[in-house]
Amino acid sequence: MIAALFDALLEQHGPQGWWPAEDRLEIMVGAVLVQRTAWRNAALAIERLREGDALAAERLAELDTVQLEAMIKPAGFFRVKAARLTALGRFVIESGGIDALGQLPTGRLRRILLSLPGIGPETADAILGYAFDRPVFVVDAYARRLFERLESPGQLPPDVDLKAKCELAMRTAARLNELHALIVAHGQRYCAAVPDCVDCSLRLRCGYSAAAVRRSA
DNA sequence: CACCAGGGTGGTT
DNA sequence: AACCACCATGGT
Repeated sequence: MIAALFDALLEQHGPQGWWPAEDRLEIMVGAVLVQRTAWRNAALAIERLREGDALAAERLAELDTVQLEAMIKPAGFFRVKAARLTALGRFVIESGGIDALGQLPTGRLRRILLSLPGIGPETADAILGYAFDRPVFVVDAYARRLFERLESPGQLPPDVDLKAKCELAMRTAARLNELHALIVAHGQRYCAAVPDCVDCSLRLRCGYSAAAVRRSA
């Protein structure tokens, strides 16, 4: 079921090439900046940080709050996000760098990330998957909406169950990362344009339908 | 003009 | 536990 959905989405949209970034810290920074924000705007903020030579843990930690806020302004929520980036920089330094964090087991690293200000389940899983190559599925609004439409409408499993189900079915970090990217790409192109879309299929020419996915599963 | 975008937090019921 | 307002810019 999940694997068939993945194949259909990949066939329809092609590889998405997530996460676009130079290094792992940039992925973590991007994961914070993109919260409830169009990627275009988050990317503008990242470009400014790059021009300001601020894409380093030490720089994020020491930069003046007002300057940091000014740099990331295009990403919106710039005051809260600036505080989150400062905390993130300090955290990476205190942890002994990103390589040291990469030595931690996934479950423990996840709990640590969740303890940071402004990093919730979705941001933590995005960092685990894209920055640390862990086999994790990112449950977001697009995923919930898609699976609610594919399954019987009205009974969407809790996030933890949906997450575990996808991770069991896809297995590798590469496939889980691609699945999430494909779901977002799909949602942005089709579902967002048609809020009352029932099965993401016939009317929208998405390339698959609930019935088609069940058939091939 | 309203609405939304690759969420999270703190307060209220 | 389920809601709610809030954070704020840039594109349709």
